[in-house]
Amino acid sequence: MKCILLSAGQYNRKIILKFYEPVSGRIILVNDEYKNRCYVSNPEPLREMIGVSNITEIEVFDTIKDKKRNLYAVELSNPNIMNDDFRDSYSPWESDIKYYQSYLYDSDLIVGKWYSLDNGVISKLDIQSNINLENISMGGVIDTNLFKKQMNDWASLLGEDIPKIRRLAFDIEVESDGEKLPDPLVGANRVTAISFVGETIHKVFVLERSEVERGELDANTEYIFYNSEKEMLEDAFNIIESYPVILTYNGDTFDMPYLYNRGIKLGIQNIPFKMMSRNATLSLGIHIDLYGVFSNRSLKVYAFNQKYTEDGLGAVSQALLGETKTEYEGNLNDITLGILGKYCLNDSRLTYKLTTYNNELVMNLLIILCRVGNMPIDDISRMSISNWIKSMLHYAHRQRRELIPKTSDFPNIGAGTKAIIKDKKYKGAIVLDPPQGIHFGVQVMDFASLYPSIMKTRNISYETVCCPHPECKSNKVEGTEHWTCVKKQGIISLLIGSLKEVRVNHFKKLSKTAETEELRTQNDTIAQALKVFLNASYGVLGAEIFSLYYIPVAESITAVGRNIITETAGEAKQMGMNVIYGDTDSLFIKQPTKEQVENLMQKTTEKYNIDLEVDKIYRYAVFSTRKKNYFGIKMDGKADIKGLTGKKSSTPPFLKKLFNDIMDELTKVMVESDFINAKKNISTMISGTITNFDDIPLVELTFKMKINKDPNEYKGNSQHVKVGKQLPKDIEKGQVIRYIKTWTKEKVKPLELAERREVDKEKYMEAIEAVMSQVTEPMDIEFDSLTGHGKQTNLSDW
DNA sequence: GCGGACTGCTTACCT
DNA sequence: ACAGGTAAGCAGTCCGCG
Repeated sequence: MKCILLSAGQYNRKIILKFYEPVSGRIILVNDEYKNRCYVSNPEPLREMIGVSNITEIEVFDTIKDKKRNLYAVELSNPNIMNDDFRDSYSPWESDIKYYQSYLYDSDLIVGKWYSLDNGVISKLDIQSNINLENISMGGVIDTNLFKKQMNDWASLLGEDIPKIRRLAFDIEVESDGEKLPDPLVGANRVTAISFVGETIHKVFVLERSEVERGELDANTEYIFYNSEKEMLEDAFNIIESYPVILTYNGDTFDMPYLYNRGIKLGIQNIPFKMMSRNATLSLGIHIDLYGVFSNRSLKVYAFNQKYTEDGLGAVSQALLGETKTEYEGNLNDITLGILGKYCLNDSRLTYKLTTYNNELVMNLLIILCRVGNMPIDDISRMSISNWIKSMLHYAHRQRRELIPKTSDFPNIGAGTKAIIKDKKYKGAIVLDPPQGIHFGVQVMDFASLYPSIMKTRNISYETVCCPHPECKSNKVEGTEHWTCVKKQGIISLLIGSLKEVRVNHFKKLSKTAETEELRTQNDTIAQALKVFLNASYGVLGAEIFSLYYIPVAESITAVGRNIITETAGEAKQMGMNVIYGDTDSLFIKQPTKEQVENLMQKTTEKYNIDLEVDKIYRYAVFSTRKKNYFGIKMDGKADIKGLTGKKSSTPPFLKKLFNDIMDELTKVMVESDFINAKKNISTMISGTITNFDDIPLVELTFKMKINKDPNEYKGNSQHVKVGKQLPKDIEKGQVIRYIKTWTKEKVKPLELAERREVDKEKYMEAIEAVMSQVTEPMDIEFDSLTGHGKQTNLSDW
């Protein structure tokens, strides 16, 4: 039977594997025995310890020292003894690897991969993918055979089919006593509705309550009314249990534990959940809480392109599906059953749809991430990128029969570079100073995946930077005191380098050339998933929370990056090119010839084995004197706006609108003389907004700002926190504060509490000035030369 | 007492 | 709960000012 491995877990000190069988659409469980272990250098204090079942001296390969050494493998009959105290006292290796993850690595099982399953016996299905390696540069790679094998392994694994997984979204509504959300760990109140949406199911159970009327029923909603809450939940549990994968939005913290505790309270026998410390999990199926997926920082940025700023079901659905949560008037307790059911069902529908849109992007993405990180899908959906990368590296070390290093194994070298920003650990990237003004014909050249490419070509990894070999010491990392290994292929260099190459040379290509639309989308999803790993691979190495972090590695990567961009800018200038700006991995060049561009690309490829590409061409670009602050009009007429205040999420809507109108006007500019007319129109727009300011509705004047910390952690006296304190409900981390600037003594008021007459017009005029000046000031300079008029310094002159 | 220069805190952005 | 670099607004402090 062909099955895909989706999850692994533990129960009663046994391994439980969860396979998905697509023909029946069911989960197949496989149990196995496995003993946890860790390694120590001194076994004596552990000899008599309870929970330790066996200690054996064994030879391990220490990849940091690059030699074999003897350690003691400590087998644990009780994995619970491996707590912080144990770690502090005995400094064990491999003690922070989860029981079931360790099992997966040792058994050579990969989550997301297909297996053949017969009577509980798992056997591999070898699916080999062909990848054309010819055009992939091996420059700088130490072990080319290993590198090629790794690329083929990735391509084969990631190229495997992804089945459509049968799944069910559910959502519950609960009676509430007032403002507080009922405690899911108690389950004191009645469940009033529970809805289900899957491919072939679309209905809502509603509890009849004497005090609430049915009211009008929605024609498109299938209602089933219950008089008994117990019967309603029993039926609901049967449905939930019949699905392999369950989707919720915030089910981890609410729906799942609530249903578990309510089920216990009502004396229901067959509850399909197991209670862990704070949350409930499914006994048989797999629960994916989409809140975890959509609030994951890496996915938000690289997979969903920052399309939403708040992570609730409503905001995410609005941004990705263009659909809103059903609105209702009044209190959830008072609305008719008809409206309650419709509302409840809509939430399940949106939850389900968030996994189906764009050819099942989200489900496919999750499975691909499982494959790369070799991590159960339920963990992938709940954990952050540093855990995914950690798991990927742990598995690779186990495959190579290497001891997984601890950070204390790394040479004790502090940071050798000084950060520009206070409190940062080491020096980062370079940003060039742009010249103010309008520049026609700007080509933006950039190094694709610069940092992963540096890892690949300079053999950067935690066991290769400052390696123990004397003969490597001369292979210096420019701008640092560090060196990199010339003898042994580094594991980060290998894994990230090969991922980068298969992404660019295999999956990106297939995303354009594959035969069917479905295949093209799938390959595009793979490329997106890999991007998530590549983009974070450098960052985690400099983050203390990452178990394999090592500052010299992170610092070497940025040092090489600075060197490459500086040298390339110098080279370009030498070739007669006009480099006007650059940031980290890019160079903005004004009116280069085709020949110059090609020469520069060729030179950098030869010199660094990293490709420099023309990313985009601006018809014209406008720079203020500020870094990370410009806009460009691309050849297709689309505006590319970077860092300008008019684009920021905190800027009030009326001002964003004015800003966008101005940008629209500027996209019409084809040649320099068009600016005269554009300037006139822009002046009219700005003065129009100022003149009609008093007519702008209050909501359009809203500033928005996010509470990024726990409210009691604030040191300073921030305005948005002050606004939050005026609100009736306590503010919480992640909440977005909407406020109006007023002339009252508080200076700011929540949108809900402010009145139109309290608006501080002065402040808003300042805001208009601040946003507009970023566009108008740099253009004035050119206008002066265009029209011969004097310098214009402020908005009123416009 | 008032305002400018400055620092620190905070958010949002860029790569 | 991946990095550092940059811009901007606001709160608060210091200092000069007859």
